[in-house]
Amino acid sequence: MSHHRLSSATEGLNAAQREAVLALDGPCLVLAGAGSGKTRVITRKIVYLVRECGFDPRRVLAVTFTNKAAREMLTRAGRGLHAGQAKGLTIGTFHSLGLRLLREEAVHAGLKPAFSVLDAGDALAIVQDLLATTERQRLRRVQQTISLWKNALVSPQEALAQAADPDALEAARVYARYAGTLAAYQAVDFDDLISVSARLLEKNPEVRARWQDRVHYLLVDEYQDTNLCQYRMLKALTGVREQFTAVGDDDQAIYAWRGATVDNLMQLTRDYPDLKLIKLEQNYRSVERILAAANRLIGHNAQVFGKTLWSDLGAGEPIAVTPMDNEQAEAESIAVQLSAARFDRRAEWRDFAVLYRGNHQARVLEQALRNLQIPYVVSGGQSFFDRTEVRDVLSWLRLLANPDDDPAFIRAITTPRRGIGQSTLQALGQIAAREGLSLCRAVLLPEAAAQLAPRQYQSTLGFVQFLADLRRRAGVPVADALPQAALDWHGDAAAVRAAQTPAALLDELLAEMAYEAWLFDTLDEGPARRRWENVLELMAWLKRKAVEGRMDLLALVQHVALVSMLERSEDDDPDAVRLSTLHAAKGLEFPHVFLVGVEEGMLPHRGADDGDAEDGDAARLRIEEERRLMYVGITRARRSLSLSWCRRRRRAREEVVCEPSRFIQEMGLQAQRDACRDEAPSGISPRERLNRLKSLLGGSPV
DNA sequence: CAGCTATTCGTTTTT
DNA sequence: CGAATAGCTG
Repeated sequence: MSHHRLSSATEGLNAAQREAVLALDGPCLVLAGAGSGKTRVITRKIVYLVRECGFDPRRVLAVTFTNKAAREMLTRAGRGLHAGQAKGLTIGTFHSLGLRLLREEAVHAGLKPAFSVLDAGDALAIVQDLLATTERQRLRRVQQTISLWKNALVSPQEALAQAADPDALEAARVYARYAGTLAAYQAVDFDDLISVSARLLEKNPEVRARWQDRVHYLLVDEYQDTNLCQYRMLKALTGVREQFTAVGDDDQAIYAWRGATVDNLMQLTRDYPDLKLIKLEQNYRSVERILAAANRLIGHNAQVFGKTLWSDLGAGEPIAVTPMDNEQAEAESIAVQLSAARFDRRAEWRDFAVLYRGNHQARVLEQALRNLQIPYVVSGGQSFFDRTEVRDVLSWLRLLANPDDDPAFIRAITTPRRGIGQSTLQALGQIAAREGLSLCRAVLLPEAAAQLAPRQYQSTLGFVQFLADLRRRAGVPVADALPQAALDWHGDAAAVRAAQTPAALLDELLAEMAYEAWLFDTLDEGPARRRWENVLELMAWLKRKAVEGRMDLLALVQHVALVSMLERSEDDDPDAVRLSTLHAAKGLEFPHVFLVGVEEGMLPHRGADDGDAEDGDAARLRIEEERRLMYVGITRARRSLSLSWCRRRRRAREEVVCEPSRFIQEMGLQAQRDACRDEAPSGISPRERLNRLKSLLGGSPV
């Protein structure tokens, strides 16, 4: 399989795949079962459009849900194109597309171009503030409600109008004030990236025309996971041209909780009567036993578009279903099985994945794998850019780009501590509120000098001036910068040297932060070092980006706001076992998969089947989503699949007795309650067992 | 104001 | 059991 160049974009495709690639005259929906080659169809279609149909690569847009998917798509499409063509392609996530649109059209959305993007933590803090509570349940509910409203394109006014119960009314009120707060900060949150873009495209013909001209062909991946405003955005982008291909699988819809609706699949058939519907049913991934189990499982869901997956990869070995005593034993057993299987199957670590429902389940597994010195990578945890230390540094950068970003201001001025605390910020907040200004601007008012304690005032002013100075030297346009008064402090000696290199400015910023010293001061040696490493990694990444993109500091900072949450730090694919949530595993495949915690209450997650006293319909839908999640999990496996469940598990404080998941039965498998096949002889620890195994094979003990 | 200790809580799933 | 938070003390 070397770099043999495709003679045609449809080379080696099956009939359905080829049909999907060639379908060009009008909208096209590809229902692609798990492992049926949907990425292949999309990438080949991109190649086909550019190479054989003469599309300008810059006018071909492909949208995915994750950056990983976007990267892979770009790589694979790139293989069939010249470097120059591939470079022109626009392939990205919904969120990055929305951000890009908003940056360019900011003024039409009532935003300044340097608006900030709030991270989830900042957004939560605002809601917390507005609600004046720390009750997590209520906070989460309200935030979730607001998010769903945004994703359904419901405005605060509409939400207020249709609020039926007191809870909804409260949420709607918070929603309205929340929106106001964001506007004052010149900031948007995650959901806004898409919802504001969608509204803008629908409302503003000029903007719409501009972007429709940039999208002559649109491809959408994981279409079953789109929500209303994503759909509307796509619809606005394709316009009357109606040239698009949507690829999806209703059986893999697992984001209903985020506002996604499989109904979008049906909606497509209603909105586009000419829609060409193509089913991909041959699976190229899994052996027949695994596929049979998957088919049987998903057969318990109400089917929208019936599909029957088949493969010709042979029967394969039986699916193992193993009861365990508790999650500890489960993790240890899996670690041992991994070591054994690596020898037995002459496989690499990267051939294995351990999948689970919730992030917290990774902990025990990590420990067990570390004990046996098995290399692993965890995916689906919190991203690099969500780490405290990274957010700390980024808050300074955000503030550099947007002085009105109050959350960034608060974080930056209090981290590291510089003598500013609650009371100072409160006083400053009052001035800011009275004058209708951001905190940063309020500092420069005479009232601030009068009302703040001298010490605090000096410290605050110094901070603001440092940033103003840096901003000026970074070449930020005056219109966006602070009033001239802020600049007089440093005189103009440094001003002459226009736009210093971003790298130098970044170093200066980090030095001024004195972050390293603060880390080692505040924390123990170990954690401090880890965090500092991350900061250095971030800086290296920033500098690399600056050079690659030939950006000045402001451009860089704005770019960071874009990528920060969307682009993940690059793992260079080490040979390691993959630990992943089921959600994060979608789109991936592994020769050998372990699926752990297959219990009632875990895999159909508890709360999925009853909730409160609501009618059974909502509950049924939630169970169906859990079933699809299970389906996604087992269809990741190519050759072997091993399920395990715990008889008891410690939940919160106490240990609870667990039942095997109903899904095991539904797949036509047996969930033996008693110890079964291949258990370790009693009295022998997993480690001891591994050592015996290794000595048998001539390895060294651990 | 800042850091420490004691006390709560308790998590789906992600951009 | 572990982490995040509130309250207390220097």
